[in-house]
Amino acid sequence: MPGIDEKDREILRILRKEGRITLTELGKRVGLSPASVKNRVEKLEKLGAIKGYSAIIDPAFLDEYVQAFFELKLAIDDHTIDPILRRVAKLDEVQSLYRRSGERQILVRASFHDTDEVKAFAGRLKRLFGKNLERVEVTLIIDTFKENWVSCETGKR
Amino acid sequence: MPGIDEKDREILRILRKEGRITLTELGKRVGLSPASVKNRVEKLEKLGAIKGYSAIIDPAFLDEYVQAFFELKLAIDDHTIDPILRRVAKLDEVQSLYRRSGERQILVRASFHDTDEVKAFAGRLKRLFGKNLERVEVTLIIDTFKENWVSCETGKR
DNA sequence: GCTGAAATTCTGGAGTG
DNA sequence: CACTCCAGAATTTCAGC
Repeated sequence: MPGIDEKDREILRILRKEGRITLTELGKRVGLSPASVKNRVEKLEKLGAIKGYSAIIDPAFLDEYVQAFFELKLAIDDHTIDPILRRVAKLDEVQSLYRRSGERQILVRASFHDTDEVKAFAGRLKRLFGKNLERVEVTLIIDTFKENWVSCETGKR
Repeated sequence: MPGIDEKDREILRILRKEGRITLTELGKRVGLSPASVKNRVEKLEKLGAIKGYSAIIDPAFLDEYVQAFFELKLAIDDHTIDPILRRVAKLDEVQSLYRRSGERQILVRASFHDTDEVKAFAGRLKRLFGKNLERVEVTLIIDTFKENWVSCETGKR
């Protein structure tokens, strides 16, 4: 990675686990003044190294009692479906969306209030992908032990 | 959820997408003074509604060019393996770890510098779970479109 | 990348309904 | 009891070096 030094990487590694750390404390950790850290963080945001910041929330407190993975097997395996994927990514229920190797190329993680919503969402996926969608496998999340480098302690939700 | 009102849920929904928002701005959005928001956020952290805060980082900037899902089929399906799962969750390479329904009960997402590390990690998993581990399926992440409610724009990394 | 000063935010206590 | 207000502390921010 050009233009990125070890201090930038330190900053990224810290922010990944402590997204709300102050610039002052971050400066102390990496050995820079608050102003310099700010410049670096702004650079990293501009470069796209930092996509955003997120709190790790227990979905139960938002009455989202059902979380599920949707594994999609698509007929097409190229970038022609990217526009559809971006549309799916924008949906409010969708927490994460990945393209990966293997048969079930698309993995979606989403949160719902109840199982009816899961069914409705699966239907929405079928409509959005149309005949490109060969198969959908749904699995329900039972425990979350770690999410985005943040430990979820007991794993109970 | 007892003791949680609509304003708390608003706060959680906003923090999920904007983890680094100031308490002042958060207060404006939900119609409360900064001090009140602070009290509520502290309450939500204490209750475990907020597990932590995380920046969404493009792994390439940390020279983590290989990201993978590990889907584990375990011989045992109860909570006796929870201690092992917690040990796996603590590993530095592990970004997320879930227990879910279906045959491949455990899903791990992890980041690596190269494919050798992937192989080494798979070996480590086998050692940790021992004879409880029936099968490991590894898939490589090609694109990340959304991560923890944060859009990753182009999906390119 | 640092310094220093100004603007903003944070924070804890006292006061209000 | 949760909220607001307010003042002091800390942080952020921006200028100039």
